[in-house]
Amino acid sequence: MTDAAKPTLLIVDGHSLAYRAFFALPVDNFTTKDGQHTNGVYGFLSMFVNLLKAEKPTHVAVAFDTSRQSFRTREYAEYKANRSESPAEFKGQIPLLQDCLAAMNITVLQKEDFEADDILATLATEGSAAGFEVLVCSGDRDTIQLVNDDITLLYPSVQGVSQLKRYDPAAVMEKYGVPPENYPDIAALVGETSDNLPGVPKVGEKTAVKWLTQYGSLDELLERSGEIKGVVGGNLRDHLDDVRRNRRLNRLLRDVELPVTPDDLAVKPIDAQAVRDIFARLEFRTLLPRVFEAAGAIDPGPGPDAAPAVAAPTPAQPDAAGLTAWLGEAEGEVAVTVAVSGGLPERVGLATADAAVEVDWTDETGAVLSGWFASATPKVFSDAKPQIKALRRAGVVVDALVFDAIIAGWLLRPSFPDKSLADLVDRYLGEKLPEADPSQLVPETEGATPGQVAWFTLRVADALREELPEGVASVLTDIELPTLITLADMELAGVSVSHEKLSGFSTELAERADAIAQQAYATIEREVNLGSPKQLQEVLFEQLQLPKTRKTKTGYSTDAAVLADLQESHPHPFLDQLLQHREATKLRQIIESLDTAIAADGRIHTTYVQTGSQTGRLSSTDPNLQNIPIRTTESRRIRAAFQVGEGYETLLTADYSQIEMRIMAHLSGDPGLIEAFNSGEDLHRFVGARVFGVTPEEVTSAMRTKVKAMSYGLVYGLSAFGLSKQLRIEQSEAKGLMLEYFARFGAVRDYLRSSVEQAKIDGYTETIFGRRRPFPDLSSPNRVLRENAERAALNAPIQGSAADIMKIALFRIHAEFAQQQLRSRVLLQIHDELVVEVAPGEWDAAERIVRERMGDAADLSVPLDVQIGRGADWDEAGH
DNA sequence: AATATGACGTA
DNA sequence: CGTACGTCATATTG
Repeated sequence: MTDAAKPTLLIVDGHSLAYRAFFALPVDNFTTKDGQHTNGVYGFLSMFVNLLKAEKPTHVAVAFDTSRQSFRTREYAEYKANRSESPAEFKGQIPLLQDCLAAMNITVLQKEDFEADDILATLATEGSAAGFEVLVCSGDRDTIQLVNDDITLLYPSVQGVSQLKRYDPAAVMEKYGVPPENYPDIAALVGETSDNLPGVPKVGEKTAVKWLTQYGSLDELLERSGEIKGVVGGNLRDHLDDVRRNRRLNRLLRDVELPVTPDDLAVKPIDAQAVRDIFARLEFRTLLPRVFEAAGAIDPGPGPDAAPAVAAPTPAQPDAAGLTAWLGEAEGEVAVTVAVSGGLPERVGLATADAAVEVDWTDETGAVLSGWFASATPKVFSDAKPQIKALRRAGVVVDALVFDAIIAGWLLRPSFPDKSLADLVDRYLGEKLPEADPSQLVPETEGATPGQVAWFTLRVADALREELPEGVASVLTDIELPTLITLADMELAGVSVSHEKLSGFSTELAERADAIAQQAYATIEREVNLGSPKQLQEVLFEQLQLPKTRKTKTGYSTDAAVLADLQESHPHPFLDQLLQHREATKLRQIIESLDTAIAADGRIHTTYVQTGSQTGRLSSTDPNLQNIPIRTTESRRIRAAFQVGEGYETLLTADYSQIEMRIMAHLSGDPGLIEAFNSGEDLHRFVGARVFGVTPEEVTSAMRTKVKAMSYGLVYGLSAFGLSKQLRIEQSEAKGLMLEYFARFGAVRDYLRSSVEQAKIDGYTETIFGRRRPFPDLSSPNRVLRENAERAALNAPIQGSAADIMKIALFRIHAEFAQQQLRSRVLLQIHDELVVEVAPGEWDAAERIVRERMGDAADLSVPLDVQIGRGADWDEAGH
């Protein structure tokens, strides 16, 4: 835990890190068109930007060596003399890097006769004395001696500059067996080849640590070196002077005279234009936004073209009484921005059309706001969910959420969702959010203060409302916003997952994957990376001479379907081994990622991305809990790890059966399909009987499989080609099947055709509830684009309506649980399935609510069938 | 280091 | 030549 109140001083050894970056990145790929190499600069800045973002230092400096000459070379001419001349490609990069840092307004330090590490040591010592939390970032091991309770070393790992290992005193102790201040003693004994400092022959870290522990100090050890027996004892006595010299040279100077003190290193705003200029010269493109982001600045764009920033009102900062008064007088909608820190509200900004205020979240203001949030005053947010979660953690209930700008933006343009308020301000107001307060490296909000952000939110909301068609507006109000509140609670609740069940299985799978890999290597008589499609292509199509398969962008496919095909036409043991290996490693990966996602409360808290799809579905990330395996016996063991949590009685799963087919029956009005669903007969048996002209009892399983594939395929715009492929039947048979199907269920075909036609006219599709999705490509002259758009347009109203229905059921269940004061709660949504954690004694009530609210979420011309399962874990409760 | 790709898990 | 997603490992690119 870092002490938030302490300023953080970050000091970096520019030379050593740029040098590492230089070797980590291929120089060929980092060359400007006039031949300047930039890999060291790029690598350094990339790492540096990540560092700023992750550590949020308040004070920063980068130190460089001046030359190879220093007081150390004067004392010992051979110091670092073995180092080969640094490559010419690298040398020129240091001044460029320094130019970049200057543009970023980062203090660059170097001093004749001293090494960068001495500057680091001096600043670290001064900073620590001045009450800073100090972070030293260097690739030189000598800096380990600086580590103490206030000074942490960030040391690049072997992999490269991306991974920095944190050394605090405990980490040093663990790695080297001595406290940081004694590390130079070890180094002196062992020697440092890279510095051309020979140590005692035959003495490595182990021996050095042993001696030091035994004798207590280096001086004592050297004093009593006579006591040490054997060859190493002799070696030590022969090299006493070397050791003393090493120790003198590896001691970093902590009192170098510098033109600055740590206080002078406070982070300053970057010079945006200068950064843009030099990055343009170095041809860095992707780095630019990262630098701006890390610096807490919004890229204002290329000067003259940039829209003028509209001055936001300076928010007043009332006390609790003033806040109460302000809220009492506020009329109409109020925009709200909650700055969140550590998951809790930190500062709240509020805005009406002509005024803004902001307050820190304290006991007093929190009490006032708590009452206000629960009031009926209409509230407007931008990206409300994380803010509402923070408020919930603080025990606050939010009522009357009437608008979320991010969600509204997504409803208008689901294919290019604007990710931030800044995007929306840009698009719908043609303005830029004001630049961030430069004293904050990464501000909580969009670069403006919470009150200003709220003010922009309100204006953007007005602009968005202008654009929203009535039907889409009601999707926002009646579906998305109640869903948002529900999702916040689901994410906070999380789902209990057993680490014990997962970890044993993971080991088992790792061993199995290993064994299969060994067999596979034996089969092909060499070792390849089975996870590399590229290497597999070599094995399959060159070594084994198997026939070439489906083309991909970079070669030929090796996916599971292709391998299964190959196995049939050209059986080979390797194919099966590969498939088995894939299965085992895939499962293991999933288990690993789940395991690491288990929070301290023993539960996994996914994040639902409400704007994550183009159809209206949710998506789930960090981790994705909507793609937990289910198909194989093996994978069901993963589901079994999802279990009922403590204090609860059982899990309930509820899923819609064939909801998309039912929606298609409703939308098409096809009498046959409607009858199928109303008959109570198994859908595919009923349809099979019609298609094949037999009685339902006469439908064989082969027939059922075929019509089932056909029915599901319809929803996706399946072709005869695709159907034949999937069912492994002749294309002519597939075509016949489709003809027969449509002959019996003609309205389905008519509906699908006309819905795409209508979409071509309107330019968008619409769900039952009025959610729209634009399809500009429907009129594209490019056939591939157009036909892709046609299939997506065919699917969108169906998948989208199903998503709408599930959302409606979801928030109604959530509301009714609360209204009935049940403790039971919905945990997960997997598109057509819900997972509910049922509290003791509440099964009957919960089951009834889930069944009823899912069943009556929409009034279709066919019933919505809901399957309910019950069990102690997800596998048991599933069906 | 970031991005693209192939593969594969779900509905 | 079947829709909608997210994640992983590997390969490629800047």
